[in-house]
Amino acid sequence: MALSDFELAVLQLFWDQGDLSAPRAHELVSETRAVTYSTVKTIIDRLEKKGALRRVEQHGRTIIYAAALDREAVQRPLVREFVSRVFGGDRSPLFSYLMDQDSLSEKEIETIKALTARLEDKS
Amino acid sequence: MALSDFELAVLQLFWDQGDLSAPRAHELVSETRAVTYSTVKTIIDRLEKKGALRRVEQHGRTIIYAAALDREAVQRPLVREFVSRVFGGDRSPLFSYLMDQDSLSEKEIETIKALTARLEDKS
DNA sequence: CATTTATATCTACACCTGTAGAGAATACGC
DNA sequence: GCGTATTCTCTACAGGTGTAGATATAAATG
Repeated sequence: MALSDFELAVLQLFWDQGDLSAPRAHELVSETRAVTYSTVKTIIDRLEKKGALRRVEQHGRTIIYAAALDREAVQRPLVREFVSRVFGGDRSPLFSYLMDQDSLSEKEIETIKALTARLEDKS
Repeated sequence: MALSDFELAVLQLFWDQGDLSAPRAHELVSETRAVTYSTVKTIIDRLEKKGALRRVEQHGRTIIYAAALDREAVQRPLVREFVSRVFGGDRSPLFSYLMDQDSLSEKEIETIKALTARLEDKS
């Protein structure tokens, strides 16, 4: 089941911050986006229904949720879909866009060099 | 104005095939997807309304449309949004996914090597 | 205990998207 | 010219998404 933009954003929270209650998630979301508790809770409910979050604890009435899907398991197919959707499957132009004029961070450059080195090895 | 999946797919057609009539676009779309003429025409109309296609010719009743946006101008922001949406802006994991276990084509490997070489030059 | 407050549940709604039918208007074949 | 086929235009609709209010209910507080 596909995740919407907002659903993905909320799921990221759980990956980054660990298990959260809905009120806490709302607090965190509010740092970058002005939405009501209701809205965030709706997203959490939908994520739960889609099997991306699950209830792991309860304190009083307050439910603690946890990510039920691996970050990688979600991200990888998204990359594949994106490449196919936008580039018809050919990654070359994507590499160009990513590496071209864009200012790469040190970290990113390191990653690329390391990965490219491995590429040399294999072939 | 954002383009939907199907809208983008149809726009790609125009980039790849050049100017097209709606019936011809329908023919081409039909090669990979079973949809009626009506559906394709609706998408074309929406693309026109969004300024992504424009009418360039008319033969009898038949209108010829052309892409009104550059491929790059559409793709580049999509890459940016995607990286931000899925990876919070950090391209490193994306590089990993792209280069990791996935079988890269010769062409892709060439592109990467060329781009990496330029990377060395600059720093 | 009674009241306030926090949290959850349920319902709603406008907009976008994929999908397509109905009907109008024109062109084309005979 | 007339009928048939083609193409366009207009309208529709279900499902997903972002958004949030209303209401119920349990917990905390005095």
